[in-house]
Amino acid sequence: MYESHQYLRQFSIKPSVQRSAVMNFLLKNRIHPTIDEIYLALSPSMPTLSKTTVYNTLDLFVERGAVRALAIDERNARYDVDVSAHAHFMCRSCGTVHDIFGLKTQMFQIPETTKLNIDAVEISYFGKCEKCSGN
Amino acid sequence: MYESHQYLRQFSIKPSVQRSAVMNFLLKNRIHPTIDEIYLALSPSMPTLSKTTVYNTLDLFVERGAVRALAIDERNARYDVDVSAHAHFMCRSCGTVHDIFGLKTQMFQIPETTKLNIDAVEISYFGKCEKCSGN
DNA sequence: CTTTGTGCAAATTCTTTGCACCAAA
DNA sequence: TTTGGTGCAAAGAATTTGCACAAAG
Repeated sequence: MYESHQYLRQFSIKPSVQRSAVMNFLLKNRIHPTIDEIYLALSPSMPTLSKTTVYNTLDLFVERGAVRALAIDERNARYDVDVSAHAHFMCRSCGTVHDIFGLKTQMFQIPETTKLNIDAVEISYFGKCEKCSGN
Repeated sequence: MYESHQYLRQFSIKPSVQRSAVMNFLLKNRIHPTIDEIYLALSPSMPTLSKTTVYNTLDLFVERGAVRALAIDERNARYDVDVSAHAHFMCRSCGTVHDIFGLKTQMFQIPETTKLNIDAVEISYFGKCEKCSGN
């Protein structure tokens, strides 16, 4: 938990009990969780935690560049503490999101366009994960 | 309008007045519209059209492979009649979605993973479009 | 004190569902 | 007729907003 506290400072985020708990969860559970998953995971040990705080916290983390909001899941926003260049895969059946590392770095380069001011790239794959491939 | 009618048959979609109108709109307006944009564009000339029908119609189009649902916009589903391999850009300021053609075909290849059964790739860029770059 | 963060409840927005009516074969 | 399509109204899910209270400096 202390690590999360320190980790937040790197991004000029004032650590509160709630913020540290959320960051700690993200660092320890690299599952690209939704707001609800974070809330459900933390609320047993923090009964007064509100979902609004989870929303506020993640908005702040994204704004400060501490986490990345993923556009892969139409239903809910998902968040990734790993802000390095990598891709994602979402299973159409169970909805889990996996990391895809090891793609060529060129794939994350920004294409030359005169008209657009691109600041981020997202590469997403869809299909069935190993567990769900039988279905 | 007659073209849209014929176009739908290619995908084994029975053309109705509503379906042809939606497909016609998609073919003539390559703006990756949301359900609401389609509904608002068509309802003046089809006053009895319901948004449910627009939802049903696009679900069917996606199911039959006639259009692609984009995950680029967290807020609303957006649809693209161009199902060929190309990327998209979304402006963070005005929300418009642009096509990005001309990327290397390798970028749309499916990475080799033993565990995942990938059937689709989506490459998305984010930033500010030309109009909004001043803001 | 004063500022910033938290949390409840209500409001909004997007999408889905249930069901009755309409249309085409 | 019978099947499939449409459209209304209500329900549901995710997110945002307004505001009062709590916490930290």
